[in-house]
Amino acid sequence: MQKPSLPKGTRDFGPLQMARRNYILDAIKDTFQLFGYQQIETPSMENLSTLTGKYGDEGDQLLFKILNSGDFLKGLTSEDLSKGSAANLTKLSEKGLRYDLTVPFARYVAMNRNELSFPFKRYQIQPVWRADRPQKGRYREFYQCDADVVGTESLLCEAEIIWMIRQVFAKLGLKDYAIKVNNRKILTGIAEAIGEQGKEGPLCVAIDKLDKIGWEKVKEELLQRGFEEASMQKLLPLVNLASGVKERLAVLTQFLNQSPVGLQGVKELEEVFRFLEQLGIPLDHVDFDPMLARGLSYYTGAIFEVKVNGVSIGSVSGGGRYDNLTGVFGLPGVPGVGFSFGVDRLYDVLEELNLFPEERLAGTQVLLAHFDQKGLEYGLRWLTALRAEGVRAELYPEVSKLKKQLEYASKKELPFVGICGDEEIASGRLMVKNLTTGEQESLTLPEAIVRLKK
RNA sequence: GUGAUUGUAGCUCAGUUGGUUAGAGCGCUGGUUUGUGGAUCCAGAGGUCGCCGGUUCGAGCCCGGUCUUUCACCCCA
Repeated sequence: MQKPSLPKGTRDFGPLQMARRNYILDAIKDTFQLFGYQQIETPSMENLSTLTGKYGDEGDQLLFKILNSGDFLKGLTSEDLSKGSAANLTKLSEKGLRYDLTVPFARYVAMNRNELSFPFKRYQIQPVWRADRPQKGRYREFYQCDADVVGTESLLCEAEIIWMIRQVFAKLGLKDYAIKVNNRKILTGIAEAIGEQGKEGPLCVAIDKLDKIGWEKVKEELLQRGFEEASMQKLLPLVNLASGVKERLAVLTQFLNQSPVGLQGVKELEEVFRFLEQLGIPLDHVDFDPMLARGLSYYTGAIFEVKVNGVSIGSVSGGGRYDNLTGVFGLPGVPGVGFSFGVDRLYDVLEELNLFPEERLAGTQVLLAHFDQKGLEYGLRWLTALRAEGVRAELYPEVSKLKKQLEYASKKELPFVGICGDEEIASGRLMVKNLTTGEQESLTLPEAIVRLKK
């Protein structure tokens, strides 16, 4: 016998977990559909050439590669082998598991350019895989729920993303959260304004830790990364930033007055907020953070990140605008903006905050119990009749003690048991027992249907 | 990838400086009850102490390796 086990960083989902996951997924799906997004799916595996080089060196390391079928060592000489696995990767593996949903989507758009009508709004809910080291809120297999709209530069899309996030969080009962918003152009502008052009990457990595380690430590880190003392002094107005979206935009307009790019970023953000105002969407929960940076490699406009306050989980949603999604696949000039919910993290958050609804699993409504073969056969007739009326019913499938059948129903938290004994057979009725109250009464079929239908 | 950490029954965990036959609670199975679950009581089943190797007269305990768990960093959902 072998001991059963699961690969590192993967999980099973039991009935309760699935019910809860579906509760989250339904909230997300309903919202995506309400906003006109259409669902697509792509294969779990992609050609490795589609995936590599899209996520940086670190990302390539985290790709799960699939060994070629058949004799995967065929054609390799011992000389090849001595060069190590990296040198032979292209010969050993030509497929990999998808790392996110954005790159497969880009591939899909490029391949279906002639069939799609732009702007194209799609959503996609599928697992992705990363050969990361698992820890809290981090798994090697997890679901992403992406919504993207490609083929338009309209900032209405950005406004709608904020709207959708608000909608989903409201559905899930989450009240204390922050939608952090920024614009990549503002980051570029800030680097310009302090005289460190092109260094927004390291700048943000360091500044991002401001809350955690404080300004002094951040300065140390910036120094290590080759920033000038004078540049850092210029950052001060941004370190102790006023609160409030409008106030911050004013500060940035001033701060970036020499940087056309930066000002453009501010202007774009202002337009997003103007759209929201016109839509009647309040700006609470929305937080303009000029130092927010994400996936710098491909975002070019708006950047989003959502955090739930008071929980030990990282961001539960994020996204941004990119100018050129499909360029690497030979289709230039397709801009887009998208974002993603992390279901697994939302699950952990809702669990930590105890926000899952108490309601029972949508399981069986009534178990038909019996004492002997005769009762079981009488139960078959009831099973047909009840199911025909849409009552979720099951019949205990073998003859056994009533105690055992009641325990089974009790353990599954079924609300009712219908007892099929000699008395019921004689009267043509069903003894319906309420497992919560313990009360029971003998009912006819129409009476039972009224009682059990839910 | 770097540095820690964890692993004993289905689950949660005890297990003394290395010393006979590895324990508890919960759960499970059966009984107490041949038409009534959750409670009580009784009985029972269930373990290659993650795995491989080493030290020792003797290893759950010590050493090495490996896998796994959790955490921090990096990065990220």
